[in-house]
Amino acid sequence: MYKDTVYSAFNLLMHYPPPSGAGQHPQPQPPLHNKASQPSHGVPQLSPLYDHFSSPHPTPAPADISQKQVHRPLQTPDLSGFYSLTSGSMGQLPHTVSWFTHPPLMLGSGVPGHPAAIPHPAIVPSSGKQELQPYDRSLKAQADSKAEKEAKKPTIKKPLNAFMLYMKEMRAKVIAECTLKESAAINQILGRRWHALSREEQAKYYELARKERQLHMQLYPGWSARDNYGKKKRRSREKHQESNSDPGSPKKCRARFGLNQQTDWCGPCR
DNA sequence: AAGCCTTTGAAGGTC
DNA sequence: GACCTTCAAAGGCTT
Repeated sequence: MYKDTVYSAFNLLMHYPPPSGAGQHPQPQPPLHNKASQPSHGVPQLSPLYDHFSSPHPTPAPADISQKQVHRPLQTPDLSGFYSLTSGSMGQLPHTVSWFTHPPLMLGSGVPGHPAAIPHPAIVPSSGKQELQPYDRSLKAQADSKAEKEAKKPTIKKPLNAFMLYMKEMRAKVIAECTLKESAAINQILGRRWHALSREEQAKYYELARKERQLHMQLYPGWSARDNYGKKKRRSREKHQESNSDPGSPKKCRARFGLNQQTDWCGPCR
């Protein structure tokens, strides 16, 4: 799927090279060791390798990069191939590689609704049912249209982290080797393989992820991961909230009850 | 049809 | 600073 859309971030970065150190956006700091994200299967987690990646020679960038975005919207009309691979091999790090294609920037949010458009709550027929007058219907249609536009707004996704980039590349291989299709099982295998990688091998993906984040920051300066919070409705969360014991995330749940969901692996899938 | 499962890492929030 | 939560991908499975 991801092979159909090959988006060259090389070209993109040629147009929008990363800013020099004192740019608008600070360089991402090496992430703290997060106990919460320790693997449940007891494999010691390698510390992130950003220390090795602090480039002493950052590529200079135009100061007006955000304005360039405004005047030169990205040329990626199709969002279906949001992420793409530039080549099948990760053996050699390309100078710049983009794993995600960038949806058109959302500029100008349209005409905002006027507060006066909200009918006074007191003006309600005694029946409790509000009969819409022609004027009200027009307002309702306007509101619907606005909501529709909101829904159609392309979501700016989070940039992929190192492991996600690794998964994207290796998934097909694991599927072929193990004749599995279920993503949950495949991801377990990929998680094991990820930990089996050497630091150097992982470093390639950490570096790619770092570039992805950098590019993402340049393309969407005001974007926050928080923007996408709540867009996925979760049943489990509601379940957990209903429960008094509040076991929390599935990870915590398993840890708490000592569950081991590792299945029996075939040889190549270890 | 929508959400879950499963993984790691990043980021935002709370205390 | 420690800890928690959410979301990135993916596709079969469940509700």
